[in-house]
Amino acid sequence: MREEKTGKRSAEATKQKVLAAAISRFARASYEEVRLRDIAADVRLDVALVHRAFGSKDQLFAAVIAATSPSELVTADREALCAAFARRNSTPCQNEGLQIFIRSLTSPLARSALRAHCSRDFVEPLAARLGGPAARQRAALFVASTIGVAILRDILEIDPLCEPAEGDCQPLIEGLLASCLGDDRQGADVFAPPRD
Amino acid sequence: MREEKTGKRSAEATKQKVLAAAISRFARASYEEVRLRDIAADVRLDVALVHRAFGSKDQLFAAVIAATSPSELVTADREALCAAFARRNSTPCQNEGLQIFIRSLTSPLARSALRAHCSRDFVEPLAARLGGPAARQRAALFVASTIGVAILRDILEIDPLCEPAEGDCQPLIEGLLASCLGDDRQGADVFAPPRD
DNA sequence: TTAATAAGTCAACCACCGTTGACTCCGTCG
DNA sequence: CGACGGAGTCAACGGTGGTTGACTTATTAA
Repeated sequence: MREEKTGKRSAEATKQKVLAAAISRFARASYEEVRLRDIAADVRLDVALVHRAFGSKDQLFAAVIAATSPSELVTADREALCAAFARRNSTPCQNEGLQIFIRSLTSPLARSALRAHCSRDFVEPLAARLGGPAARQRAALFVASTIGVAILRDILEIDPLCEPAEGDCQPLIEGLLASCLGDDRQGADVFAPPRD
Repeated sequence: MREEKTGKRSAEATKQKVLAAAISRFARASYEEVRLRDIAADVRLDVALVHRAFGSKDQLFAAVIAATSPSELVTADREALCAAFARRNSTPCQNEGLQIFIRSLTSPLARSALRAHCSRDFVEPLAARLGGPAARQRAALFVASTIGVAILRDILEIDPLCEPAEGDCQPLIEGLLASCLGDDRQGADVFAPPRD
């Protein structure tokens, strides 16, 4: 076994560089927009090398998805969760995963990977943490709201969610997300199980 | 002037047929997925004719956007608004516009048209109807939630929002949307102005 | 009836981009 | 030192799909 040796001409190192470049690209453009040639150029390599490292564009994208799984979702507590999602451009890795997610939503090639990703890595773990009745529904609504807000704010850049001037909308967003989770501390316990 | 005469070989009639076919296609697939050749085949015409009728794919898409403007948004009352958005596959025209919207979110060619559409036809009219403080923010959040739910349910088809079995999630969705609008009848008046 | 205009058709062009295969060069092993 | 294997390079292939132009056909005006 002669692995991690050379330093130069290491397949593994190249693969990592390509992956990093791919993550950056996919976070800023859609699946179709991202060209393998651009990714290769980012790391001063040839397209064919990208291909040999990951097999195909699909498989590279799958690797990107796998590498940007939102670990915060299953570890952070509820307030941190809301705050992280609501804050714009916060927690780069987390947001990068979200950006990749929404930017490739409509790509047929990426859709199946995203469906599995969304369900397995977003909704289900969150539902498990939430517990209570309709946990999966509430988790799904949380994710849905998160994605919706991110789309209007980061993709379409709709004014009311971008301008910090006209009243800070952070509290509104946090309240919205909290209402999905059933957090009564926000006074928006719409979905929380009725407690006596 | 010899307009609207022939019945056969009418440019206007052809344009309408093409537009209808395009709307149907764009509602079911993304901008890139939709091929002009398919649209032409739907109405038994040649691709070149589609091109001559609308100039380019971009312009055809713009016409589609313009033709599917959600008139309900500015006419219906609040409950109808929530119900319409929450109901799956309801109000075909309305939902068709929403489908077109989300299916082409990530297309660079469609993005500017969609940004204007979202702001001018969705958020601003709704904000005008809502009134009160942070009306535009609340309107934007309503639209964001709507889009998020539609994406998870209609595009990704995430289980918890699709299965009718595991507890009907209609009330949850309606509650979520109502909370954006600041409807205190839902007991979720998070965003409503504090009243004394 | 015939000429002219516009609708409709056919076929090709062109750019783009993922993909592939042959080739070169570096580093290690025998 | 020489040979082998894998990293890196180059150029081309092939399909797709928007776009274009020349041609054909039908409708209407003269």
